Amino acid sequence: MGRGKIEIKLIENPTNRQVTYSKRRNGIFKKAHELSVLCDAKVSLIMFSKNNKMHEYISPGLTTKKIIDQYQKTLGDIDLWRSHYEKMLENLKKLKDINNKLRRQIRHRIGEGLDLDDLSFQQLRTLEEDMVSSIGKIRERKFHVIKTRTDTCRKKVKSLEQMNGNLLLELKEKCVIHPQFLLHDEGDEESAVALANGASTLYAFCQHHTHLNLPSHHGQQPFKTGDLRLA
Amino acid sequence: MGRGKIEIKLIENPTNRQVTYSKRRNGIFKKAHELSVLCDAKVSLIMFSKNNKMHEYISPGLTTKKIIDQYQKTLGDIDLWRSHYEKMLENLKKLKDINNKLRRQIRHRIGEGLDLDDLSFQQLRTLEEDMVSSIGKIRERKFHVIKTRTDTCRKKVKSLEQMNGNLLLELKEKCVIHPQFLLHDEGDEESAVALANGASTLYAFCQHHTHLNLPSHHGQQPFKTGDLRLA
DNA sequence: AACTATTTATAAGA
DNA sequence: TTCTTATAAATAGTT
Repeated sequence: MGRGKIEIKLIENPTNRQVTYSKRRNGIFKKAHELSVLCDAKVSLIMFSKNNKMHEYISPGLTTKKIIDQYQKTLGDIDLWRSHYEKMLENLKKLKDINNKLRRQIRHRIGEGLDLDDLSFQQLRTLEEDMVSSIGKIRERKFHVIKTRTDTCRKKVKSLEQMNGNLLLELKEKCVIHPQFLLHDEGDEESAVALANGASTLYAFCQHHTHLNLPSHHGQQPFKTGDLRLA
Repeated sequence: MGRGKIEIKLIENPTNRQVTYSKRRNGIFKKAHELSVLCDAKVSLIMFSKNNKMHEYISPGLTTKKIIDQYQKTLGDIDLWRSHYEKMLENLKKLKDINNKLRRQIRHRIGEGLDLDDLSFQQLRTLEEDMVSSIGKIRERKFHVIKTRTDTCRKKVKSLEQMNGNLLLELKEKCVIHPQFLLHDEGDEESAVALANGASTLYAFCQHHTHLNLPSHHGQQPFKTGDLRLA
């Protein structure tokens, strides 16, 4: 803005440079002041000319010291926040690493070909032993569950047979009083059907109960390869 | 500069203020950068908006810390100079105090009414004794000077009388050789006049000599009230 | 330091 | 926030 346009690069002529410095310094100080007043901003403007002469502008009612203090406090806060942020990033990275290792282990245990290629014989042997021991434990648990389940069923069946017997006795007594309700020798068949239905219902109950209290596979699906791609 | 001219005072509307802050902040940062480049100046521009959001510009290749360090060093130097200056001011004040006391003392010794009103009886007695003793010394010196001066005069007179006598004898001898120059009994009178002139000349010489070597009052005038008003 | 032809910044409006 | 544009302000080159 002036008689001609100038390129923004060092003015080589020292006199021109000095003149431009003076003029633009005044301009920028004026603008700094206007900004301070118009927007109620705190402005600190410090400059050193090429020959190290200092000039400063500071918003009215402030001191450069105050601004510098606030600046350093802000920087300090930024640093604090940044270090906090960086720790978080670090944690995140560690967790991702662990995650990846776990996934690899899982793929090994699934027996995924490409991943098993990475393992030495010894590692494979160890993995195998691990797997065998794991299978043993799984089976143990499985048998335990089946045993518990069948025991419970047996108990329920017994209790229901008892109940059923009682009901039959009660029914016979009623037939003595009101003979019109007496059936011709079909009682045993009906009782068998009732037993079967009762047992079936009990089994359903047991299944439901088991699903609530034993480890469930819903939402975990531990050995499904597809889910391993997620972060 | 814009669609309309605005007064430089706080923009009350917060939205407008924020917009203006953003625009002008960019403008001032641009100008700061141009100044840095055009004039190879070191510029630090820190600002906090009304809601304490910080923004800063710093010349390329510098850090705000560097500028602040240089700023504080410069201030330190200014402080050093200022403390020096303040010591000078202190000295000046002390000297002025002494100056005033001395002037007061002088006015006392002059016997200036208003100043004597400040003195107690004892102080006045002491002052009086001082003055008496001072007068004694002054007189002593005066007599010494007069004595010296008169002694010198006497010696000079003697020497001149001698010279005069010799000249008379010489003259008489000349008259014996050239009787036409002989005067009728007026020799004693002429010799008396010569003696008088010679003595006067000698006195003038002594005065001149005294003025050069004894304490002179030119430029000091110690007891002239008028000059005491000057700093 | 003053002047002035230009360039640049920006206030208001969209 | 961003763009546009009429206008105010800054300033480069000159005196």
